[in-house]
Amino acid sequence: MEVNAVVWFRKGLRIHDNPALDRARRGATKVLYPIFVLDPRYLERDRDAFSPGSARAGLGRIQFLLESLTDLDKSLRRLGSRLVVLRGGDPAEVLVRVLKEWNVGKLCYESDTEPYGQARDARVEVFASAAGIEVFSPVSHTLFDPADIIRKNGGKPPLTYQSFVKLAGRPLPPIGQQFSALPPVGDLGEWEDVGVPTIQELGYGDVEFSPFRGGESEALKRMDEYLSDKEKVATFEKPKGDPSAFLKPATTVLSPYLKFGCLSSRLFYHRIQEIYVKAKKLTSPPVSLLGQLLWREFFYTVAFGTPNFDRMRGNEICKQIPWKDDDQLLASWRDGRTGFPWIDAIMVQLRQWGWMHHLARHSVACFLTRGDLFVHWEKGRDVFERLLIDSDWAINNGNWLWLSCSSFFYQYHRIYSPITFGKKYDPTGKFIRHFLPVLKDMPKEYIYEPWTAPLSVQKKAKCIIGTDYPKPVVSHEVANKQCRQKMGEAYALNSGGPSQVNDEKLVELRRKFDQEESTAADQGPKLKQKRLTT
DNA sequence: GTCAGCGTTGAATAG
DNA sequence: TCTATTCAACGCTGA
Repeated sequence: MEVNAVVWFRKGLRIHDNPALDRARRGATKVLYPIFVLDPRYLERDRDAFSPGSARAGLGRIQFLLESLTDLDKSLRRLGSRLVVLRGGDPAEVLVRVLKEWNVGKLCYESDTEPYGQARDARVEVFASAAGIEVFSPVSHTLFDPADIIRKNGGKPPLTYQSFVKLAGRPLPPIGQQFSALPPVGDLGEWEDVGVPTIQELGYGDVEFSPFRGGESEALKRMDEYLSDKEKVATFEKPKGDPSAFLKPATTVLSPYLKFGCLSSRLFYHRIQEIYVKAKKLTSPPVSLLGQLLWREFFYTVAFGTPNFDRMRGNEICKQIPWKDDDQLLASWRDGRTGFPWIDAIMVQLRQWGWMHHLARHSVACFLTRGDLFVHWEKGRDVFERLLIDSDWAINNGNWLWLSCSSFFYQYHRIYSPITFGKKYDPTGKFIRHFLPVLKDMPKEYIYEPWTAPLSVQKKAKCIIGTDYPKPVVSHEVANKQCRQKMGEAYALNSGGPSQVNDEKLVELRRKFDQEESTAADQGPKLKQKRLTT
């Protein structure tokens, strides 16, 4: 018996290595509806947000998504099909309605391990199985099935990278089937194919600048280009990359394509592997290029197996720390006006590009949390989640847990200096001058600490500190010492495990910190002033 | 229970 | 300019 099939795209915006699409087209498929449902949660304009975009996503990532959808539609058209774009509210509800109205017998979609996706898909699956619809929901966003790894580890996710790598083994190869045509798209009935909207149709203004174009075609091109230098691929060492390189980034910048599934992680893995077998010299995980893909898997696995992974409270693997609730400090960080050019330039790059080098992310995340400002990692996470075009729930939360020394990494005495860390890669401050043009004429001697420049120098550079560019919001020298002290006390509070730390204890320690801060502020101005004028 | 060894990516200093 | 060593030091793992 021939059936009507639906392939539901969410992530996995690609034709290659797409098991859901492959299953949907095969067998007795009469008509095939490739659909994408515009999710109002993701796309509807939010005027109150701190940057243009929706409640969840900044404009850059929305634009990247639309470009990816347009590219997918083009590819489907080459195969005699097209992408049917639907709107009509909640995606799970839309799905249930079209399954009924189109008399669908087979539903295929890529498995999604994020909590939002799990809840959404569960609702669709409940309906589908009650209605006798065949559901195929393969794991193809990641190399491994997180549930599988957790089973192998005795029901708990591995909490160290090394133990994860031991459990993981080798991933399956990408599916190799080629096809030149897809079954026709069926009658839509009452539904309208609204097509891939433009950014203006969604109610937004133009995107001023986007250095990375979305879509599978662009992803494959970018991957091929990067992989053409085989020696560079084989000897890739992540910690040696230059976070200040922006004309030609030090890494692949394939993360946004992996995030949306424009690029299959399995294809990328196996293309790297092909280079490895012929290479003379080779780096290994965790620092190798393949090792980077395994980091992605590691965070997907822990995120899937940890309740409340994206929160401090109720998160079993997260140190309970009384972070400071200071919206002004947060805003200065978010808007790139902390007065530390290295930090601010990175935050401007985030705003403009939606992407920064991994170590640049480390620098600003450390600065916001345990390094200098002691602001809650969840606040920084929210800013990254919104502005990054590669923003990925598991990886973003995992890295904020890591950088804030809340989980995975605990050496809180190792703090990135907002002054010397960038300087060691970019002593003349090219990166700062590019993203903070107000400082473009500041002599290199002062570019990382412009508040130390004599007034005559500031005048000559046409940049008066405190007027044209802010004074530093804290003294790093003082702040990083205070942060270490606080982290020590917070860790002591956690000695019995995070679950033993109740609200009361947390509030009590926060009060103590507040008191110490106000005492320091009374004595502080002298110290601060001295520093600001030396 | 104890303790050495270890952990993708620190800073400052010495050579 | 680049590399190696020192400093101070965390929690987790496994013998």
